[in-house]
Amino acid sequence: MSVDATGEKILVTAALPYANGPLHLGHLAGAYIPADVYVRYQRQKGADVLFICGSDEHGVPITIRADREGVTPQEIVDRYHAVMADSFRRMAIHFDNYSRTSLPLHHRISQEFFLNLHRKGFIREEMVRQFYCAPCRRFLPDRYIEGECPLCHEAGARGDQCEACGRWLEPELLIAPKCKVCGASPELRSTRHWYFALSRFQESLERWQASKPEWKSNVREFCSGWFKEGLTDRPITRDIDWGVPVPLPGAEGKVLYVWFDAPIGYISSSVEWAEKQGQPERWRDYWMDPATRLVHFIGKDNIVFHAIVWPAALMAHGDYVLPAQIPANEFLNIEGRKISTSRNWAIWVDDYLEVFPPDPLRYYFEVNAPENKDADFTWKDFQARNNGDLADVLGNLVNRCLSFIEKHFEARVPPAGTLQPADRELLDAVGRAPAAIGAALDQFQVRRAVTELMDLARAGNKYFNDAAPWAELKKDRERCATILNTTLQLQLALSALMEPFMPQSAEKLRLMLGRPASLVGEPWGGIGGRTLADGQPLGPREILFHKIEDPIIAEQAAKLGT
RNA sequence: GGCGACGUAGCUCAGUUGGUUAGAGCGUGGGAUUCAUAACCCCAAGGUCGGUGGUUCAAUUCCACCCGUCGCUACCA
Repeated sequence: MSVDATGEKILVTAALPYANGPLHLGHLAGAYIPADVYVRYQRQKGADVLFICGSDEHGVPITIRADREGVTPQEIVDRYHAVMADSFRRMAIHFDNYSRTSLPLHHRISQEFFLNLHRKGFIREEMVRQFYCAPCRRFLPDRYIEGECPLCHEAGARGDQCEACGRWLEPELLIAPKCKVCGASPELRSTRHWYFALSRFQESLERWQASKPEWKSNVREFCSGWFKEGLTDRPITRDIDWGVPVPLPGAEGKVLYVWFDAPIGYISSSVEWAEKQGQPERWRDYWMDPATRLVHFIGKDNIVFHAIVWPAALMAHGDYVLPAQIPANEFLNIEGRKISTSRNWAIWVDDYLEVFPPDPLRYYFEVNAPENKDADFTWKDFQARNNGDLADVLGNLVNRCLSFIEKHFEARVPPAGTLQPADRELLDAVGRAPAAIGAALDQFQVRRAVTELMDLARAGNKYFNDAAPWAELKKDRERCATILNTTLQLQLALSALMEPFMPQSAEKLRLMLGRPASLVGEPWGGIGGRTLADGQPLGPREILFHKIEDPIIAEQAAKLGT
C-alpha cells in the first residue's frame, strides 16, 4: 500500500507564543513539537505544506512588564521575539515564516479584518463600566484587580475569580478593590467597546463541528459545553495603547483585544511569507482555496478561541477556509508540579540547549506527549528515555553494526547475497513501518508513531542478536555479509523514519550510512527499498546518541524553583 | 459552584464496539552472549483493571453513585 499523498495542500499553524518571556518546555510539548513532526512527515509524504507561526506581541501583560522594567513594550517584544525565534531554530522547529504581530503588515491586515466584520454588521458598540487605575493610567483587566471576596470574605480575590472559594466574580463585586500593579484604589469609569456578535454563529458553529467527528474528544467536549451554555457576544477591544488600533473614527486609545488579533497573525504571517518569496499573492493559494486543510496546533488553554471564536470570525469574514483540524494537547507538568514562570518552576528552552542537543528532548515529548492528559516531565525520566531508548536501543544498534563492518568489511556495504527467512521477516517489518507510523501521524498520534519507530529498532537488535554475525564470520562469511547488509538496510529505513521525530540525528545517521544529509527526493512511500548498494562506502562513524551521566541530570534538577 | 478528563503491574502508559490465560516499555530477579555506548537477546516474578451497587448467561469494559487526582470556567502555553 502506498502512503504517498497526492500533493494535498495543508496549512499548518502553531499557536503564536506570547512574547513576554522565553520559550519553556510546556510550549514545546503542547504545540510546537507535535506540529513540527506533523509537518515534516506530511512533506516527506509529498504534501504541499505551509507552516506558519510568529510571536504574539500585544496585550496588557507585556505593557506591565515594560513598565516594571522601565522600557517600552517594543523593547520587551523585540527581546523575546529574538529569544524565541532562536529557540525554535535550534530545536529544529522550522516554520516557513516566523512573524510577529507588532509588524505594520499585521496591523493593517487585522484592521481590514475588523472593518470587514464591522461592514457586515457583526460588530456593535456598547458602553461598559470598568475599573481604571489613575496612577497606572490604564484600565485594569479583571485579573489585575484584587480585593476581598464578597462571598467568602477572603482577601486577595482576583477580579475574575476568588482563589479561596473558587467562585467566579465580577470585578465590581470585590470589596475594597486594589490595583494589583500599584496597590491604588481604582475607580469605575464608563468606556466604549466593540462587541463581536458571536451569539449569531452558535447554530452554524454547532452544525460545522458536528461534521468533524474525527476531532479529538477534548476539543469536541470542550465546545459542546460552551454550546450548552449558549454563546454570548464578546468585547474584542481594549483600552490600552499597545496593540492594533481600532480603525474607526473616535476610537483613539482603543486597540483590538489580543486574542482577536492573534489568530489573524496566522494570515499576516502567511502574507509576509508570500512577500518574502517574491510572490505576494501566493498566500491566497492556501487561505482561499477550499481544498486547503487548515490545521491549528494549540495547547488546551486555546481551545475556545481556536474552535469557537476564531472559526466564527472566519465565517463572518467569509473569504477564508475554516480549520479542518485542531489538535489540542493537554499541559505539561514539571516534576509533578504545574509550570509556574513566576516561581521559576519551569525549564527554559534556551537553558536546555546550553547543555543538550535538541533530539533527546524532541523524543521525550514525542514518546511522552500530553495527548490525552497532562504529562509530567522529570529529569530522571528524561535521562532514562535518552539512555535507555535512544542510546542503548537505537544508537547502539547502529554502532554495533557499523563498528563490526569497519573491522571486518572495510567500512563498505557488505554484499546482500541470498536472503533467508529471518532476513525477510525483518525486512517485512521494515516494509510495514511507514504505513503504521504514517497512520498514527495522520491521526496526530505522535506517541504511538514514535513507539512504532522504537519497536522497529528493537526488532533490529533482536535480529542482529539472533543472527549473530560474529559467529557467522568464522563459519560463513557470505552469510555474515547478508546479515550486515540487512541490518544496514534497516538503518537506512530508520534514518528516513526518524526524520520527522529527530531530524538532526536522522541526518547524522544518513551520513554514517554514506548517504547525502538531505532527504530530498526520498518519499515516505519509498522507505524500506533496500537501496544501499553492495560495496558502497560508509561514512565516518560516530556515536548517534550520547548517554547522559547522573551528575549532569542532578545539576539541571537543582536549578528548578530557585 | 458548573463543565470535563483521568484513576489498569513498583513507574510511565496501551487496550477492552462486554466473552477463554489483561499487554508494552522502564525498573526488579535469573539466564545466555561478547559485535557494541557494561549495551543487546531470552525467561520470570508482579495487576481482585480506584470503590460500592446495578444491568447481563458473562463487567476491567455499559449504567448509577461514591472516593481520589487534575484541568477548564473568556488576558497564566
